[in-house]
Amino acid sequence: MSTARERILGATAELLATKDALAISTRAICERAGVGMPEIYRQFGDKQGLLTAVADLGFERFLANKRRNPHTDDPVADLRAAWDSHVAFALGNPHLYRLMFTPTGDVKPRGIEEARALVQSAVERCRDAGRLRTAPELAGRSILSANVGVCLMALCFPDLFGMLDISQSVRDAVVGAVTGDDREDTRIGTATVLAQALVGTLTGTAAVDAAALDGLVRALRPPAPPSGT
Amino acid sequence: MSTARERILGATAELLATKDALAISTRAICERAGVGMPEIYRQFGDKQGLLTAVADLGFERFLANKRRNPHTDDPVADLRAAWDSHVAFALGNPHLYRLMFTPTGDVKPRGIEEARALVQSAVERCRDAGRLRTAPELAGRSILSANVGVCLMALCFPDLFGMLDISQSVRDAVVGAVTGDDREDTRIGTATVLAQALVGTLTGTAAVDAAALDGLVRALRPPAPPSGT
DNA sequence: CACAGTTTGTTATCGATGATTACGAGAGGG
DNA sequence: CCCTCTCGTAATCATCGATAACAAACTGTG
Repeated sequence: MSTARERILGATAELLATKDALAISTRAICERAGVGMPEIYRQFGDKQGLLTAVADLGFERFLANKRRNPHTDDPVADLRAAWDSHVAFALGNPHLYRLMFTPTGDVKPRGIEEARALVQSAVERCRDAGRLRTAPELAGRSILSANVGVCLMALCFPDLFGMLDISQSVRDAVVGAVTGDDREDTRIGTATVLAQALVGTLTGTAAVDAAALDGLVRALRPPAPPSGT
Repeated sequence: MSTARERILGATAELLATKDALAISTRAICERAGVGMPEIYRQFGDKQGLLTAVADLGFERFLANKRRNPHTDDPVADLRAAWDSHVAFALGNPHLYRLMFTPTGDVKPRGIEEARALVQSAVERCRDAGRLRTAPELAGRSILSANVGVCLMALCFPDLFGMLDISQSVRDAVVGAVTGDDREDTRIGTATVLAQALVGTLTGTAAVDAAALDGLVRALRPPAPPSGT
């Protein structure tokens, strides 16, 4: 038989699969776990403490899942894959996810910091591959914020924000902007504008945007792609 | 003297300025509003009903605030300004914002749909100006999802995700990707890569990415910038 | 004015819930 | 054997959401 603490955590997690966190009564937890009420307060001090413990347990699963994410030779693609696995976890564990990422009270689960660090490390692998244009701290926080936003909107308003193309759209936007690795649409669009300016310059058939040209020259002055700040 | 319903709503809103929505007791509301307990249930049927009414009232303020947003001749800049005003509202009314955008229970405030429609209309003004690359429905939902995500992360984890540059980063990423209106960083970054390839071609000092060149030629085939789908 | 109907306010109460106390059984180590 | 630590039981308290019963005030009509 497992220890009382594990049974309480397990019972709470099982009830979380159906009800919301705040809709679960401590009595239901105790009955399912086969323990008495004081056991909760001996182990966790508080219902809030129990919930944060459950949230941290959820973060363990969440992070273990993310650590299994592939590390291919394309770190930007890995970033997108991590985004998708994040969304899958949220949709698969709605109440647990809300408990983890929108906690009530003032005691926050410490797993969120690890999640942030994990995303940041994935971003740093992009930087090491020369495919990052932003500071890794900012890039990681931006990606995680947008990722959580897409998930929470999908969970709270499934009929209005539940479609998966929203996730893909935001994912490609944020990951693309942070890494400079625009997907085909963006790259071709920008390239078209620039190439038209160049063609116009060479043939003399179109005016050149002087400001754009200035920016281009300025960017070209140090010939190596920007690797520092 | 105002009506009982208004006093209840006002008292709840005042208490929301300090406590969380679920931490407010109906008795405290009644005492502050100067009404008896049954009045809440006569007016709103339920505590949940009262909370959704308060959320809808918050949406009215929120939407009125957004409708006062400027309509300049640059709809993309208007989109960014609307994003910032959204963030300001969230930071100024944290508990109300969480009640509005992460409601508990199954009865959702209907203001969220109006908020989505308002963002979509702002996006459609971008499309009418020829500055949209995505379907307006998807663009509006993407922007709102990311916007809410940034706000909720800033509210739930202020020390980890409270900095304003996250909001700007995600804002420029999503708005830029949706409209194709990249800010200087993105544009210069992409232009640098392309110009380096062109310089390399002209001087013969660097290899040319054949695939990128193919895409460029394909994009240039119809000389006018894509204005339709 | 008298009367009926509606709304509003008061009091009391019920069931559920979070939290706590007191107490005891059992295990393991000195 | 005794001590301590963990776990389980039962009883209890305060609070909260919700409701019932009833009184007071207001409103419109004849």
